[in-house]
Amino acid sequence: MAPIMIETISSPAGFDRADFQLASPLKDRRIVVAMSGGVDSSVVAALAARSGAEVIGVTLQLYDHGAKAKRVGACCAGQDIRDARAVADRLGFAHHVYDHESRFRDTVIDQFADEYLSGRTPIPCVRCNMGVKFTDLFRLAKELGADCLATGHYVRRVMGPAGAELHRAVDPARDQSYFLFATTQDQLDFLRFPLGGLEKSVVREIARDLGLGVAGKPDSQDICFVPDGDYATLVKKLRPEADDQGAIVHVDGTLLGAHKGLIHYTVGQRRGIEIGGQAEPLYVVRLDAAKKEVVVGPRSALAVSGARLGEANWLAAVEGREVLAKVRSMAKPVPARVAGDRLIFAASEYGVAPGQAAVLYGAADSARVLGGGWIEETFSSDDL
RNA sequence: UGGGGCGUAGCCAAGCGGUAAGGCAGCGGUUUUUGGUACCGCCAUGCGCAGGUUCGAAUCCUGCCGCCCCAG
Repeated sequence: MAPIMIETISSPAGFDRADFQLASPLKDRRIVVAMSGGVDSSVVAALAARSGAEVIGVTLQLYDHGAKAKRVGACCAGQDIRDARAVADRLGFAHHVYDHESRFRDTVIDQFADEYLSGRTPIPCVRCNMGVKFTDLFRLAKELGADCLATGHYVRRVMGPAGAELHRAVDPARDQSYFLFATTQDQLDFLRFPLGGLEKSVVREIARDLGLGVAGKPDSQDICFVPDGDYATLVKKLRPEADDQGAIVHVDGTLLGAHKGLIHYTVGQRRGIEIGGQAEPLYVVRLDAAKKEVVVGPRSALAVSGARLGEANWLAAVEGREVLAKVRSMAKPVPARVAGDRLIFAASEYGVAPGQAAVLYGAADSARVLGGGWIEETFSSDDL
């Protein structure tokens, strides 16, 4: 199929709102686009091509499920790579594929398994963004002489008085800032997120208008490297000991039953404990990896007043400041303040799981991402 | 084998003559680029078993079985 002339296509509203924030003239600029093979990054590539800049599409092959890769909603393997290539061919720009399977396995999958082994609840997507995408791909883009690296993340890069700031996407249902808290200032300076100002529906509309084959592709969801959503089986394969059975103990000390392996539980979880006859639901309050115990209790036992953060990344000064903190991807940000490596919630927070991220937003400007850290441990008001 | 109590879904449990509440667990769905949460829906033609009384019984009566408690 011959490359199409994007300029001749009537523009959906989104075209004009996308901006690569590059110095003119754009024809002298080179944009590397991270292409997963999905709708979003394909549209980013189309927007980049339309900007007049030179575009190079890059796809990293992260894993290979072989025949099983037919699963919809995945990315970065098999059919997805072919989809990305097709978009590049249709729009007429170069496209490179790099094999990063071993890097992905080391920095994302193995780490994912180790976290479960230690009783934590990992977020592989953040590790992937931090390592494979914003370190490896970042370096590749620079080696290719790019002026910026553009991705399909739904988040905004806003120029503030002190430089580039990270902000939430305008489409609240699509915002991915939680997964990007670890983006460093250095990375942010070079990155571009042209979809952050668009609604998802507009992005699909653009893809349709351009006749991109991926226009109707389902959104990705679940963990990309877990083909059927059964992450426990994968962890079991990598770390057999993570599947060891153990005791389910009530916070009051009562032995309630046996569990089927720590990997099946996470703090705040209600379903799957399989203990009935209670007056009120039981939740997982704590995982004790050393004893291989799952500690459960009523919802009130989940209340925590703060968390210690590790590997923090700050894009703004936060010490002592009032902030809004999000401790789960789908949670509503709640008032909190930072004291050293501690995050103190204004009101008790429930279901805060070590291994998850605490992402901080401005109290005044709640769209701005201040940074965040990994939740290492939580504490109740008694510990303060 | 004297007395008393109890047997309702996997668990807890209401009902005490008018045609099986509720909770927990489980299952399904919705939401979701992590795991969870939350929300919605489903879940006993049958109340230990067998008879009887009644228009009608989980509810009353009789017998049997099984638990528990106190007396042994």
